Amino acid sequence: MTPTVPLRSRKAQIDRTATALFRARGFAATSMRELATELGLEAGSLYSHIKSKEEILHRVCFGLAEDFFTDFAVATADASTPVAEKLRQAIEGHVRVLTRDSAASAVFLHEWRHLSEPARTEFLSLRDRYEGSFRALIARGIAVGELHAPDTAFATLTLLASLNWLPSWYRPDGKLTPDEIAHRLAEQLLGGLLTNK
Amino acid sequence: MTPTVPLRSRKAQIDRTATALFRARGFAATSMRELATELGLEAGSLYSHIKSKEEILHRVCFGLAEDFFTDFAVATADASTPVAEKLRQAIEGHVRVLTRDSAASAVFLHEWRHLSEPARTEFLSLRDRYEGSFRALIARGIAVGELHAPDTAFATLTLLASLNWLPSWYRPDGKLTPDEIAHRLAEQLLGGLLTNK
DNA sequence: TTTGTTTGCTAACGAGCGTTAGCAAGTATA
DNA sequence: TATACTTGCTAACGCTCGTTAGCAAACAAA
Repeated sequence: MTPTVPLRSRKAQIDRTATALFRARGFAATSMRELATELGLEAGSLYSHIKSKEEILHRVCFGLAEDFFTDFAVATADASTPVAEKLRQAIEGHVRVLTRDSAASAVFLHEWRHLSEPARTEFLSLRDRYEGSFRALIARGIAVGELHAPDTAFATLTLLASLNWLPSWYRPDGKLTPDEIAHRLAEQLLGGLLTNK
Repeated sequence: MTPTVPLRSRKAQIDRTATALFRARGFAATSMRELATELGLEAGSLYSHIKSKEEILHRVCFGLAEDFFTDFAVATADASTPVAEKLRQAIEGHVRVLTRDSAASAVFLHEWRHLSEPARTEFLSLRDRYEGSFRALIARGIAVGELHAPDTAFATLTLLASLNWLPSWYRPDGKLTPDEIAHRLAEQLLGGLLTNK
């Protein structure tokens, strides 16, 4: 009755379950025995599939970072698109990544601090680069007159802050679909930035 | 040379130092031995002043909750003040609490999950009540035509999200004073909400 | 001078931690 | 049939955790 071929590799199952636990309790407060129990295993058995607890965290954090970069690149690829429209698509892309796996997103946003060096520094520089891409987009939008904001840095910070708050309240079984959320957030946040509104 | 009367009670010193460590490493990843070392003590000595590790977290979280409520009440007390102006003052009050002790604020925002029941539930209901106050203010502003937003709930969430991101980047020795930050944030965030702008 | 409070120490408790070694069964490939 | 990979177990390692008991010095209030 139980399928002999698992739907996902054991390693992927461990990652998923660990991500959910890391989100719910935090990385440090999640024990390998807890994780094993959740999977119906003994603690030691986990190490047939992974090298360490931190390895899981590393994979989640850097995997999601890659997702964010990919979606941003797609959203801003076309040179003929107006900046404001690029920003809208970047916002929607960001929201899409956040909603696709909100547990992993929450871990990405909050648990990276438990990475040890040099991964921690490497992660932070990726995050800075990503934020920089948004800031550059907004700055260019202001330069060409499509957007306006009293302070570019503040505008960028508040924009990303609003987006990144999403995993704290998003529920996959909620009333709004990810696309609707992405659209409303873009509406709300671009609304304060557009020159002609 | 060393003062016989400490500037703060030992208990308050423990709270302050613990708050800084909780912010930097997270509650679960901070050990009592680490905290004791930071204070030049042995681990066991801490227990002459406090009952438990969680007691410190409890004091920080609920102490700050009180601060938020107090400042909000002051900002919205005068019945003759226009709603938009009340909201501006509530925003500035919120920022004032966040900047007054950004370490405690970060703990308040992120470490409350490590409170055990029933404190955890109690804390969450306080937080919900506070968010509800902001939502009610915005809703009233929309009702009387001073504000506009496509979605009240979204407007509230993005507003508070932007504000609560502050402890992540605020540095007391930065270029901007807390008042300047409060003013700019209010400007930026009200800008998207005001009807006539 | 007595009493109580504040402060801090040493030593240890039971428990849980992440991780490893060694073994074994099942499955897939050759 | 032989080989190798996947999967999982038991048992234990050294270590750290939060916390407690018991003692003692310093100091303030009576």
